[in-house]
Amino acid sequence: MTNEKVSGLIDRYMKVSFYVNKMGELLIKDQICDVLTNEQYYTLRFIEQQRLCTSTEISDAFYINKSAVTSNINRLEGKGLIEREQDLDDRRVFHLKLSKEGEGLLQETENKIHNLVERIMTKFEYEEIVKFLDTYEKLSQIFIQMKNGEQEEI
Amino acid sequence: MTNEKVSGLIDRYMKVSFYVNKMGELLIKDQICDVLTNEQYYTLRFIEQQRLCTSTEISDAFYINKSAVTSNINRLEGKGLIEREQDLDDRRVFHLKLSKEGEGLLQETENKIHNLVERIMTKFEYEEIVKFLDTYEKLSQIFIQMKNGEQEEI
DNA sequence: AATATTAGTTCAGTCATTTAACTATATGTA
DNA sequence: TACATATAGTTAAATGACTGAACTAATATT
Repeated sequence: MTNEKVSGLIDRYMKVSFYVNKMGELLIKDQICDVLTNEQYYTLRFIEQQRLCTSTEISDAFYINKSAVTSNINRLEGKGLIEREQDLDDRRVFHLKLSKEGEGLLQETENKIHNLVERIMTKFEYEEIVKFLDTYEKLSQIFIQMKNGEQEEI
Repeated sequence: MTNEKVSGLIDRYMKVSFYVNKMGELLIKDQICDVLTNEQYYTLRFIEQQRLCTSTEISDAFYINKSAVTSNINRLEGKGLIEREQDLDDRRVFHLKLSKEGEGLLQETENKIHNLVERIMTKFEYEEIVKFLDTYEKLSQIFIQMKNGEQEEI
């Protein structure tokens, strides 16, 4: 592939991924209630999806330091959306779970997001979505491999 | 489409877009020199691509407040990477341009990113990349329309 | 000339993050 | 068993990126 061709694709990709991310974040922000930031919504979502969730799991999944997790979950706990529960067998460990209010808020938010995405999906053929996701997932795998590869070089 | 089918696609999309963004940012971070953050790199890139760039243009393009632009460009100016030049006809306006060092640093960074992306692209057929970008751009257009549509409702 | 608009800045506050140092607990080994 | 090491999580200080409101200075409008 010529250099110009590559540069062109890079420009296209960077521009489009910027807009998709930015607009995606803005659209999500419009759906979620003012007490949550997008990050906080993702965190609630993750905690709910795990059966028993710990800070370390969030740290690993989100690729952020454990100290960042502490401050994030402090904010959520401060709002009464999650609860810490000390593990009885290993007292270093705290299990995180949504409070009643947290569950209610998450469910409400999930419904709104679901509606939003459904509206978006009607604009595409099912086949096109699946093809797109296939390539997107392949890209994701390559990114992860490259990142791990780099790590090993060090 | 059934509800479960939609939910499945949402989960797939959210998971994959999270990883692609996160890993993409980390890979870029590894390429750029320590004096720049990713945001700062994007800003330099944008200023370079415009012929004459103003704070307002950055604010519009990046969908951030002008006060955010001021502090961002203050940081870049503080590092000697960009310069402000007052417009002689309209003295409210300041044109932004890269300094010599800024240009050098950007060029160096662009080369590294170019190499990185080229390595990634070899893993795909050209056709697959183009198809992917087509759908991605379509998605981007839809997001922008929805966002604008919302704005008009208010 | 008076009023409104525009470009950009300042300030106070918030969120998300990093790094380094720390506490408390658990595990492994000699 | 006791000492060393590893692990889970917290604290504290710092930075970057952002918002919103109030502001200055310059330009446009009426």
